[in-house]
Amino acid sequence: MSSVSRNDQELHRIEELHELRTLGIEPFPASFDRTHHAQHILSTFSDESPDVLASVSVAGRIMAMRKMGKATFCHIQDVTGRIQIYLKKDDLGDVYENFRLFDIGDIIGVEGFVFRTRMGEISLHARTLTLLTKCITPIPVGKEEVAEDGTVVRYDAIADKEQRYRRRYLDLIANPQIKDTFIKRARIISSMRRFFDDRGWLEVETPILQPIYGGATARPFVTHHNALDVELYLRIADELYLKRLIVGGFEGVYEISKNFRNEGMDKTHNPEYTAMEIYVAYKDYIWMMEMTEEMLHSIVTEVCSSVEVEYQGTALSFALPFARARMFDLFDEHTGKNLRGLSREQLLATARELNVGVDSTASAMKILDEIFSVLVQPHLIQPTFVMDYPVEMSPLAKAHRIEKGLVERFELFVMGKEIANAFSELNDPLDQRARLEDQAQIRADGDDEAMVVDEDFLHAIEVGLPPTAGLGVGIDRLVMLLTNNDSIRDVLFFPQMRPEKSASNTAESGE
RNA sequence: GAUCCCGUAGCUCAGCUGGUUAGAGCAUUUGACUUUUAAUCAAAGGGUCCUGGGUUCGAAUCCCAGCGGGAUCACCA
Repeated sequence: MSSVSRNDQELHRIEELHELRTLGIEPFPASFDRTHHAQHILSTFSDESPDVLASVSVAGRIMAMRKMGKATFCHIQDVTGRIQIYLKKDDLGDVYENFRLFDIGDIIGVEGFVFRTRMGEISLHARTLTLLTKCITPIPVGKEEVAEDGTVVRYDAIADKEQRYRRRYLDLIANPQIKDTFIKRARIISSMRRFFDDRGWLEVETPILQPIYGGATARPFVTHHNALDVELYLRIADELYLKRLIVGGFEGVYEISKNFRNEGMDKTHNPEYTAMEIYVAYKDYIWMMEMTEEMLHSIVTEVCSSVEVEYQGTALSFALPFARARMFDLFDEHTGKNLRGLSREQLLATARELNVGVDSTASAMKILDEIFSVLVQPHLIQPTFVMDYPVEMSPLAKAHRIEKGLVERFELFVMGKEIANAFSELNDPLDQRARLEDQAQIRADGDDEAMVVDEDFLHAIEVGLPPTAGLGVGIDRLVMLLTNNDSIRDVLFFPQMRPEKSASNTAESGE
């Protein structure tokens, strides 16, 4: 306590806390019997039969208070919204006297009857009032005004993004509308889970701590296990473990969980992020494309109650079927050049010609990738499957059944961003070994994001992976699209932040 | 990692061409008010102007460094 510096408002609230206890009022009781949520009352009240709500109890945080001597109006906020409470000295007696010790931010329970005020607002006339939690720290609450068209205008609400991300609980109190994003996020995930469960696929859990990381090209987080005295990696993908389960005889497995990548942070990247990966035996990437569009169509319909979604001013349609295009056809269309079968040098010259900046030492794969992301990707606004990638870009995908040099892979793009990635999984063990050894060579040549050879994974493939289709979906980006947010930080409760340097000197340290 | 912008009361922000004692609204405290709603009216308290150096008679203001944040770019999903 002694290390905590408190301002006058906090000191005053602590005094009030002591005074409440002196008066025999427990500021932190164990529970409260609540019968109604705010929104429920507002939507069921009728002026014809107010008696239906003649005795209700609500609980919530005091967000606004208007004292008028012997009567007070305040608004409390629960998970569903706000409702006005009317407190009158005549009805409450001593309790009304004690109400002077209550502040904005306190959590209270109120029992009473519902009525409509002279100004027309449905309100709860209190018969009893119970303090449920005393708030010691003033909360950054803006006043709010409901305009005539029903829109809520907030004044002075918490706006500093650092505060909002670091102290999300304050953000949620002051800006309750952001709850909708997180509620929608939960609904998207449960809708996806239901889609898979309904088809008989099994939700599984595979290791996050891995002795060898794989399944993607990325730098890992490294940690140490004391008992075994070994380095372990936080997974960058769960692909290699899920495929082992298909080898073991499961015919459909999926996992929704965090991956960790030790790379930069920006609007679309957080070091830990949520991915869904699914593998289904005896299927190929064409089947997976159909499954993917059906799944997304089903989620969007369920969560957004429409196949159309507005994102940053653009109307996106998830109506079936989604557009499909082969990667090299898109190059034809958007660059006017045929890039099929070109050597690294020819690609480099073409990139220069197209004014796409690439390093002169870049690999053929990197050059293609760069041309694609600069000249093609921005055009893929409506959901579009891009199919048939060059083999070099996809060391875990099966060689194309017809076109040499390509693999059976697709990615789904929406608003120019990649949302999903899928292959017919490579199950030829000799091909797989050769591809991973290529990766090891690229790695030895200095690209520390290239894949590491996982001998046990190769062993599993040698035992026999049936024909299998696999799909990965970036959940955070999907949520961004469906909640109209343009920063990943707004769809994560607690985005990664640099640790606060001053934290050790301030309030949290002692408790 | 690079560049640009920002950091002033619990919250939102003014002040910044250097010049008395750093301001406003909300919040807080005291008083008035029994249907208010950004309640109103009267008064009061509240500041490490991010931190540390420097320039100057004098720095919230100018300069340097650091810390923290935001935006853009590069790598990645």
